[in-house]
Amino acid sequence: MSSIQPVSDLTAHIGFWLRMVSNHVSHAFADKLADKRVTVAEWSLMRALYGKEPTPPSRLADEMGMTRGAITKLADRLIAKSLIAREASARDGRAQTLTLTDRGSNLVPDLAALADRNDAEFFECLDADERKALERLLRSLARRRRMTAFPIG
Amino acid sequence: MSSIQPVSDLTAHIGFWLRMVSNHVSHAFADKLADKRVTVAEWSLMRALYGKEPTPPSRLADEMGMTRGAITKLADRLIAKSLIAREASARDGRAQTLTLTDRGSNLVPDLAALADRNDAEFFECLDADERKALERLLRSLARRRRMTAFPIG
DNA sequence: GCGATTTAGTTGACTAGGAAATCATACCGA
DNA sequence: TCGGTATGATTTCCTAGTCAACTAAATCGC
Repeated sequence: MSSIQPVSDLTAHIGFWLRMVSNHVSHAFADKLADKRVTVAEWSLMRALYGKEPTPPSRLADEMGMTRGAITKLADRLIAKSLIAREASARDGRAQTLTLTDRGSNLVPDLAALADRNDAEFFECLDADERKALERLLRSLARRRRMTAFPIG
Repeated sequence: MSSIQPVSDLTAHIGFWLRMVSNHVSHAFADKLADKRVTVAEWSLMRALYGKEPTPPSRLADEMGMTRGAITKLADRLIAKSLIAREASARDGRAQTLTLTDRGSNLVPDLAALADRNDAEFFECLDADERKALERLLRSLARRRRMTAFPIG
């Protein structure tokens, strides 16, 4: 009853390699951020706030592809670290806005430098043409499949 | 004290696009698997067991890039669904082995077909040459950076 | 201008994984 | 052969998300 039929090799799928490489890049970045006591999600939220007007959590949720509940908790953690602040909106009694504190704002360029370095280091084993080709293919996929939300999950 | 310096755009990083696309592929696959009441991690473990001798959890942990604790719990869930079975090793009193049940074994080809379909559908917006190029670049990265563990996390 | 509905945000229950402590068994060395 | 150490697996505690229920405020329709 359980005859073993040949099934396709996992490594035959582009998605397999995509996930493999993506996980490694993210992990390498997470390690770098850990030195600064920041997670990837925290960095992502801070980056989204950098140089912007006070922003409602709902907007961040959309941009980051997370639920509002997740943003609430993520914001709580960043507030506990004094990296962002939450304020009630003047116009809408339901609404809140989030902004970077001075401390948070000062940290963003450092973290951005880590992000730059991580990307450069990880992909340096490809030559410039290969990197261009890879980026072009990925951007093309993202556009053709109409991907919008930022990739956190 | 918090002057806004220009920091590089997130979308300038290849890693950004990689994560974006990878998350979308995985999500699409998770949706397909959900119809069969199986998660991606569960599929991955079942696939690793398919057509193999009874396998110790430690080996699966290495292959799948997860901790042993995670495999224990994942296995518990699959056992609860009667898709795999756990047996004590005869030779080593500490060791366990996992195998697919008949039910699990019969399900694998169906799930493999979903995996094939997911990959085909997702990347069909690229032409054959582009797909080849993308796969080549990803494999090349994985090899040059010596990635071994299967990509689950 | 007031009740019904919608919207913004938070909270609680749950899921899934990692890290470290723990337990049992195996192995190694004097 | 027995004490110390190493190893396989599980368990516990913690983190970080989702989903759904909930609260409060705004808006819409009559």
